[in-house]
Amino acid sequence: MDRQKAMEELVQGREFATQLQNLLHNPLGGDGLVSAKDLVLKIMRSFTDTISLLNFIESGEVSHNLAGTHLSSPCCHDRIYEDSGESRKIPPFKDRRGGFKRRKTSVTWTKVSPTPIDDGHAWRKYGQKEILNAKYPRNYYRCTHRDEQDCQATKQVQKTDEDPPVYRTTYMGHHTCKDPLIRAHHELIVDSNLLSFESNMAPSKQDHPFFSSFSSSIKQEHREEIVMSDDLTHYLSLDYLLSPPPPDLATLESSGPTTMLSSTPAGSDHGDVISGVYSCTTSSDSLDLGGFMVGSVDFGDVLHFD
DNA sequence: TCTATTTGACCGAC
DNA sequence: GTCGGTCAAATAGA
Repeated sequence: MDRQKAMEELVQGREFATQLQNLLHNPLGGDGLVSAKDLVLKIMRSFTDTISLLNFIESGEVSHNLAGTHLSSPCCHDRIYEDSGESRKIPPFKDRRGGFKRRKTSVTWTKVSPTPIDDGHAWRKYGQKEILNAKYPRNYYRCTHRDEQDCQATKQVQKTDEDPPVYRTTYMGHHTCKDPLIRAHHELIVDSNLLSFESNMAPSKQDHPFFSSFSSSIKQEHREEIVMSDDLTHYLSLDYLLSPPPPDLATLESSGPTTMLSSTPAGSDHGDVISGVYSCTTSSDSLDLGGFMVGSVDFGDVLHFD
């Protein structure tokens, strides 16, 4: 069932790619960049959702939430209320707090930096907690646009006990909101990606334009440690790809079964992302985008590019 | 007055 | 029973 959904996602993605190809061949035919951008977003989302699905299938954690929620909303499966399709119960009385379930699996990724990260998104603090065996409390933030745009992105920031102390920021879920400040930045990046697409219109399995478009602009200036939790989803996810980078050199690491990606440029505008994707192609461990294997999922079994 | 933060309570997961 | 994530009333600040 989920495998079929993954296939459907891919078919849909391919259709979008075809449309994009036509558009690029005949840029004056449609309404130009706006449509192209739209298509790029759809294609990327299709990849993200498929990877998500396949990873869930492979790990035996086929999520009914994921299957049920639509794939066009990548952050939905991150929702905490995960119990077997049962929606959150209506509080029996007004001040019933904490009605939630702790997440078991979710897309999370962590950044460590010497200073608090300004990722460009608008966050609203909703809690602070003393953590066992931790010197400093953990701060909880959610997207400011959660209520009006149902954006489920959250993050936790904790100062570590290390010397010198660093700030560990754990992101959960992806932004589905349209923050005006972020939007301008996103459009810039999408534009540059379009250019890359155009210059790589002869795809091959080894050098697929989708990924080469990212790796092409890598500058090796700094090195970061990147790890992720459950899957590659957030690296390929639209939000992550389009999120503005932190102003400082930061370290990404994961909290789950790790797949370490290394090497990163801070000089690049979207260095974190690029390095992650780029590293995939050189990692023989579990990420091999050349052969299209991500995490424990071998896309070679299910994907065929012409 | 409106918006954001603080903080104790609540409650599910372990 | 403990821990940690979230809620929401109270409070602070613009």
